[in-house]
Amino acid sequence: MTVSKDVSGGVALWRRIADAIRLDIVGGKLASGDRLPTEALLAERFSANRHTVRRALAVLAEEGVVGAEQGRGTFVRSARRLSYPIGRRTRFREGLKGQAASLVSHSLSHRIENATAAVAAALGLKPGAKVVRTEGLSIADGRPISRSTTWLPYRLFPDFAERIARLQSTTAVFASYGIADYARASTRISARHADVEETKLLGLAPGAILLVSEAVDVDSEGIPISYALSRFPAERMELVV
Amino acid sequence: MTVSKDVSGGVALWRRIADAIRLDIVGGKLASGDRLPTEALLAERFSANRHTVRRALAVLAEEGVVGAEQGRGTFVRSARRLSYPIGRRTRFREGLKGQAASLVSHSLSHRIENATAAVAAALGLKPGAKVVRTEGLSIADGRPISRSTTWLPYRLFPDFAERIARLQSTTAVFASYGIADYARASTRISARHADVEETKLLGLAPGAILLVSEAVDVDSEGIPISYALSRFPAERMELVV
DNA sequence: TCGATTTGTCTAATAGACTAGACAATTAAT
DNA sequence: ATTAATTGTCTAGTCTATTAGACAAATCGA
Repeated sequence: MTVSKDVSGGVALWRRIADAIRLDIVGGKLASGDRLPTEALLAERFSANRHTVRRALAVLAEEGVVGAEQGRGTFVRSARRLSYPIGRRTRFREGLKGQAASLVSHSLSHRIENATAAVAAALGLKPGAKVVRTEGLSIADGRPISRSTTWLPYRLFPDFAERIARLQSTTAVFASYGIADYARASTRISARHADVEETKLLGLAPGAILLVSEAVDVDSEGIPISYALSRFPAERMELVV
Repeated sequence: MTVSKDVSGGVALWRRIADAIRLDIVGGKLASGDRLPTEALLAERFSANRHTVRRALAVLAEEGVVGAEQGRGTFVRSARRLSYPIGRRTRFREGLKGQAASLVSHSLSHRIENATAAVAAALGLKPGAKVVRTEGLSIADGRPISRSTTWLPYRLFPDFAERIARLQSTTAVFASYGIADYARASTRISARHADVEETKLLGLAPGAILLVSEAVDVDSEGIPISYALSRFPAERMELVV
């Protein structure tokens, strides 16, 4: 819970204060129901004006992370970050089971396209080969937790799009194609700011941080069956290897 | 290379533009030596003023990512993000071998302290147990790539600090204690903005994004030997599982 | 050499970020 | 009922971010 003023680096002070407080909450230093330090104390701690702190708190209040009560103080409302386990056997829905009461996956759109160099390399295809591309959004307990783009070889899964829209689960669709088991071949993890579309779809404040995972799944014979580019809001999710 | 203006979310437009361009570079869309679009084109693409784009480019120039040449254009100078492989057998120096010509690790400070609840839980100790805490900084080819804090059971490694300062490598120090082999038990990965100290030590623009990894290593019998909290600049490193 | 293209520098105006101070409204303890 | 502590609201001033326009300086090809 420390932040400096001096050189802003293009990130507003109220934003950095909000991030710092949110970090203390999702990181477990402040539990649900806890009272935050008073605005005056926070202002002192961050070497900022009380109004600046109030702006940070207003943002967190809008996110539902804290709630202010006049005369009493400001309290932590929600907390907890979801953990997505990644390993050789990685299954999105299974991995989050028990952490959220509801988990809904939406299929936003899909199309057949020619593989770019990156997609072809990931799937072991020739550049330009036909691939199915689907855009998805997953929501846990009403809060969006991932925005994903998945590419699959068209030759193997010509009507993947229709099936994913019906079955909701990637694992179930693979099973419907006769793929009983599959494994994670590689996962690359990076981080960046959310862009406009992601900001909207994931319900984030502009400039929010995303964890980005690029994953290749292979069938039991080691043949690549999907390449997924998933974006997780860093404030709601963490990845566990 | 798209960014919106409207609601800033507390992140300045020049900063978002710089991030977007840097992403295209470290992500491989722009190769070393490539010429960037002209300032006028970039301004149009980002719906921003040319001066705002210039500010973004100035930041990237200071980072050494691009270089402007009057009358000619602006060119990509460096590119490439380092990949740190994470698995059951994770070794920092080995993992980066071949990706950087030089890799120097500094031991910043160390002290004996009592384990907090989180540290104790990670190391399987009782809260308050004595632990060795060391602060480190790793630099590849002159660019800082990680800032780490490591906790180890004092009982097992009473003079770890002296040895790490001498041997530079964690693996070597463990070997000096008779631990021939060790394995990664778990890695938690999250992301957040850098704080002031990190910004300074890692030579980042304030507000830069960090990949944060919390790792527990265990010896061949499964006993936890170290808990490391490492922060990697997302613009210079990616984690590969 | 000339003209087009591109980066570099300067001035100026507007909107947002941050600070500062004062006071109202609500709560809880005495 | 009084008082202290805390959040809510208002005004105002300073500094930064962003836009806008104009022109200089360097490069490159015709």
